[in-house]
Amino acid sequence: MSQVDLEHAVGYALKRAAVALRAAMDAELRAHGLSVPQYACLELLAQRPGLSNAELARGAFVSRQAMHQLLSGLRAGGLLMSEGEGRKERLDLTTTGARRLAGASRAVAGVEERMLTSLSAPQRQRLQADLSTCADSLTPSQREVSAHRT
Amino acid sequence: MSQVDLEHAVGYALKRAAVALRAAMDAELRAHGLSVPQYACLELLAQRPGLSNAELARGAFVSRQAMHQLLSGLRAGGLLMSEGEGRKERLDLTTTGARRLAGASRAVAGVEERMLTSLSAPQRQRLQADLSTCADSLTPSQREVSAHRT
DNA sequence: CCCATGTCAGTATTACTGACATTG
DNA sequence: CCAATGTCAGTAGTACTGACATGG
Repeated sequence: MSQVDLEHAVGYALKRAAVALRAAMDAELRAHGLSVPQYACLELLAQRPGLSNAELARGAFVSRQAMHQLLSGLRAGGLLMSEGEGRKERLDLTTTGARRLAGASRAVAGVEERMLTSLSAPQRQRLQADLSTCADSLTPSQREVSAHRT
Repeated sequence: MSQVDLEHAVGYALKRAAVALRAAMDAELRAHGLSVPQYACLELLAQRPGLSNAELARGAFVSRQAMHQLLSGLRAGGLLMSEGEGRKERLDLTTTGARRLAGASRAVAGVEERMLTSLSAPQRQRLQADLSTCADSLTPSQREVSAHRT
């Protein structure tokens, strides 16, 4: 009857993998005192310095309001500091923030490695490419955070 | 500095795809009066009749408590009916439930198709396999809902 | 003028943890 | 006896919607 066979549905496999990854990251990051969204935010900021609140929000897949209060938490925790107000606010990791991120980042890399153990380098690259393709196919108006040179 | 390059991180691509899929399904299912978790529950039940609350919970990646109240909602909505009490409760879709699921399932199939447009059949199968492998690698104690014949 | 943004509330939904009784 | 389950609360954290002011 059903149009979807869970056993072979890519969507279901995607969900399974995403949930497993999330759980694994959650466990690892807890040891570093970070939640997954917090980590995502810091990582984004470290790799693309100068991102605004709204851009971070898009990059972390949350609303800008959510990112707003997420940032508040990070600021309160001394991991992040901001210069300037409102629109021209400049966000930067503090020294402690950078250090925390470094550890967290290693942990996350470990998780990803664990996730991909059974896959060869070419397979991994292929998987990454296919996933990106899938995401793009579902988002006509592709918002590319990276397409923001400088 | 960072151990992870977002541009090439499989984890990030996975997240992107999962979020996009979720959003697309959400939009489609809304038209059918179902939330994604509700759809998942119905689909699971239709494909694997006789699943218990706890099994459905695992299959839909939520706690059994969450599934519990999800089921309440579906029952209240007349999509689901149960025979027996407590442990030996038997869950079954009502006629309306089955009809709703049929439509929803078609819609979801459409979304999955859209997601995979750029991929050939072998590529899709490969993607499904790789994702499953990833999920398994992260879950040592693999809980297979399907590995529960009757 | 308009669109995107920063920001403040308030609301809500959802799931989770804890606690028990039960059952196989 | 033990592990898994159904079930009842209560809690919590997170994100969303709405509303504005601002800025480019």
